[in-house]
Amino acid sequence: MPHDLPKTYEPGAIEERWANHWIETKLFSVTTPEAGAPNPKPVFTLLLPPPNVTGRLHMGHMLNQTQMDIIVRWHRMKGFLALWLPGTDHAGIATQLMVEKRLAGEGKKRQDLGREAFIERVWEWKREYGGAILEQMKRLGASVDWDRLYFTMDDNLTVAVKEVFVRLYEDGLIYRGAYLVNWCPRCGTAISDLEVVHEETKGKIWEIRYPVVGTSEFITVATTRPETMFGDTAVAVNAADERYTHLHGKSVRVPLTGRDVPIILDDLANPEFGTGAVKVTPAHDPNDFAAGKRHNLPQLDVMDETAHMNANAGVYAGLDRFAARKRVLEDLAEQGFLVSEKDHMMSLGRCQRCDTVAEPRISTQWFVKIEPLAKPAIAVAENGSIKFVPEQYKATYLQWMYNIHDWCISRQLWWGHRIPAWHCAECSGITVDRGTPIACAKCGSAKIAQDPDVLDTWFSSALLPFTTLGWPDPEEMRKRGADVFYPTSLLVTGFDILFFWLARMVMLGVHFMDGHQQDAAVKSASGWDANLPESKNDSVPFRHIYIHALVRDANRQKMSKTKGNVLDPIEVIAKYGTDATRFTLAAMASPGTDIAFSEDRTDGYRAFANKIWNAARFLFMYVDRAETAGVWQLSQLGGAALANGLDGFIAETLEDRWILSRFNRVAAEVNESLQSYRFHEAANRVYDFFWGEFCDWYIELVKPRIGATGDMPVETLRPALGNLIRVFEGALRLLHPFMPFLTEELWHAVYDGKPPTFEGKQSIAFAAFPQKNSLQVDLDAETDMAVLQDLIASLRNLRTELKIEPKLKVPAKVYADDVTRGMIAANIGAVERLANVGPVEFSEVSMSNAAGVRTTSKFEVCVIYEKKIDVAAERERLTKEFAEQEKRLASAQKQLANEAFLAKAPAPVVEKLRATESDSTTLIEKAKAALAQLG
RNA sequence: GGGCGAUUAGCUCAGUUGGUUAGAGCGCCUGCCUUACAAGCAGGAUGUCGGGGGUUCGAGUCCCUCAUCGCCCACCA
Repeated sequence: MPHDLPKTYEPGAIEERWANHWIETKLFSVTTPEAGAPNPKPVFTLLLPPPNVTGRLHMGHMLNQTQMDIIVRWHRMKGFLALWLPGTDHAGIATQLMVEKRLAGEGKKRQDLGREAFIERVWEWKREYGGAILEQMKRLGASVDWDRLYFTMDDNLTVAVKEVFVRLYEDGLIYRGAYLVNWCPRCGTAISDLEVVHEETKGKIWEIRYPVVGTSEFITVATTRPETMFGDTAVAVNAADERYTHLHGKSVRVPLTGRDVPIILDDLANPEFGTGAVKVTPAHDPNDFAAGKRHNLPQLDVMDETAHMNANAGVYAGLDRFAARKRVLEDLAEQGFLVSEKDHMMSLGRCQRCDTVAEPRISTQWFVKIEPLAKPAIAVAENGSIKFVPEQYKATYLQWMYNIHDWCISRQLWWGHRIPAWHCAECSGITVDRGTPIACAKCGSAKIAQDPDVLDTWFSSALLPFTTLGWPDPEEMRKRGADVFYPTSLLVTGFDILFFWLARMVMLGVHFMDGHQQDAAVKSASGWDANLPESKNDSVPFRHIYIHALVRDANRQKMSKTKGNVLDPIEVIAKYGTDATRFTLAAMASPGTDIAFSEDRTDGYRAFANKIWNAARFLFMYVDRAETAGVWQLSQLGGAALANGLDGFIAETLEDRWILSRFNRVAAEVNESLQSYRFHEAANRVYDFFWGEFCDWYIELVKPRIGATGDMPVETLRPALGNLIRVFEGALRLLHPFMPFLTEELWHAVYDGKPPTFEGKQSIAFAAFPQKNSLQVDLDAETDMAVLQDLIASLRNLRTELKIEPKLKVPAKVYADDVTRGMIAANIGAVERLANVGPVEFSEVSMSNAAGVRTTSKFEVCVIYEKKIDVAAERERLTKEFAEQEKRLASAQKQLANEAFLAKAPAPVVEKLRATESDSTTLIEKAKAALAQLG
């Protein structure tokens, strides 16, 4: 069947067609294998970090998913049972915020709707945006198992969350109490330490004097938050501070309040700072809270949950905290208490989600006691049971884990997993229950009501590696293959959620999967050798962690909505195609450094896609001709069943041996690079191979043999066309993880729509990923080919330099030793054609009739042209060459004369240097001789 | 205050365990619409690898130091 491809590659329709086809045919759905089966397939498990259902995917998601998809597809092609679990996250606070904003547009608050109706609105939102996100993922080509799609509020995940909560509570690892927590007055909820973003901010610091009771003295304190003075319950000075010794035991009167509070001695007061005296406000500052505990001070809360002053602030009640600050300062100044106002740099904590200044606030919350969970999570990192790539993140992780604090997990939100605890109206007892209790566990009263709070979103996300595999239900775990798929093989994520998510997954995974053993046969088949440190412990949620950097804009700026530099991946895809966009991200993703995403690069990779397309067009043109002539059939190709090297490739000529060798070596390099998550390296290798070697050289060299140069009839094709197709097909397989759509399309075309079937599936996604076959590596061919390329390049360079008309074929002379000459002679047709020279005479090169000369250590070559050699220019070139070689020679000789070098340097290095020495010597002699000839 | 990272061509960046002539893409210059591809082909120019010191036979690569920039963590009024 004739192939009829358009001249330029148009990705849009093709990508959409394959994306739909993959989903409709459930291509990437994974059937759970039987645990305990003999000779199982190796398994690769990957959990998709669930995108929030708050909006659209951004470039970071695309990077994340591209890298995961490359790794998953690569494993799948290597014969792994590759399970990629997709899902979305309910993202409690973020989603609630979005829906509240939408409600605000209707002039409503969530309280106007009530809890139930509000939650229904959020579900509507989720259906709308969650779906959009999944559509976007499909366009990226993510080869996930859509049959296993999860949402973090699914019933079974809710059951698991309750189970975890109850168990932790019963083990004393969850407690409830009144503590000073971070509070967002806009969101109306407690937030964890991590959800407060600290920022250096220009602020002010004020000095205020407090009268000492019973004296005429004052103590001056400094504060950045004068409005909290209504909550002052002491003033602290340092015991060692002699300025205040005479005031020990006395009290001060808090201005504007008339309240007297004690002067206490505490290290909170640093004699070096300011006046050495500090006001103590236990209900509004973490340090003061601790000091208050030490001294049994009352906690006087002066604000409500919206950060407006409450009755404790007297006449200021009802004012917003910042308005109150202004008034307080005015009044202090008026009454003579304000001593000074100065600029002050300080770090201000804001709510991660809504940017409101967070308020430390005393409230009753639920906490996870973290230390007992952290210990084993530290151990698995230290002993290598989880491996970090890049490795430096291990230190970051550990440093955080060593200093970890208890985790506030309750949120005063409506959207999220409800806390499974009930409060008794009669005895105030707490009943924590997996189900829905009808009576208080303490007193039996029926007057119980469920805790109104929901759990931090990260609490449920932290469980995903095992809850998505059916935990805690044994039957579900069997069905979903927890025994074979846990631990997951890899986690791919950005460092920004290292602590939010990754650290907590490790803690809870290790805790709840303690004692879990992966199916031994699967584990070993998957390459988790008992000797590998990362296969020590099967309770870990993942064995490898690959941390990628941020995607920034082309100017290295963080993409943000406010800056307006956010790139929508879908728009980029519409412009350049998914494959080109994916390739850009892969090629720029070197571990550890941020990616400055530049559309120029994407444009370049779009050109690459077009190059591949046109190579296919070229091949198919001759395939069609051959088929029409009846001299060759695509069906002769057979299936690409062989993973090692190129099956059926018949190496007849130097270029055959060369490309076959290069293919195998490139395959090895790509595999190695992917093995260590060096995506950019792998992508560049494939790119260079396809364009720089296959297209630029192999196709050009092979043209005469398929009748593309007019000097050979199509009937004499012989194996050349088959070889061409085989390399191309192999290259498609190498490229597939990076450019899934284009390669799928062309792969089917290579097989004329009747591709081989693997495991019942007709897709390149299940064809074998090329592996090196050492028997097909031919270093002699690579060396010879390099000489030939060098010779052709020299001639081309001469032609350009001499400004020889492009179409004019000029005579040339080549001089080389017998072996090299033989090799060149055997391939002289290629030289003549690709450099447009001829006839070529093999004889000594002389300056007398040459128009230009090039010399390497392997050959000398010149062209004969009407213009005689430009003596002055040639002398200059030779002199420069001479000097350069002298320099090289001198350096080589110096090294070689150094006995320490000879004794210590490895043999290949010394040999290489000896070769340099001899090359340079030859070149110097030749340059000398040439200069002599020039006179 | 602790910790981490960066500094390589005009721009954006590669350069795994030290190996002697430091690469790519884009941009730039020259010439080609050569029947796969002008989203292409051929040729070309461009770097005291941030400064200084050290280790080594050998340093872009390892160590120290300085400078500049960035990030993370941390309760200093």
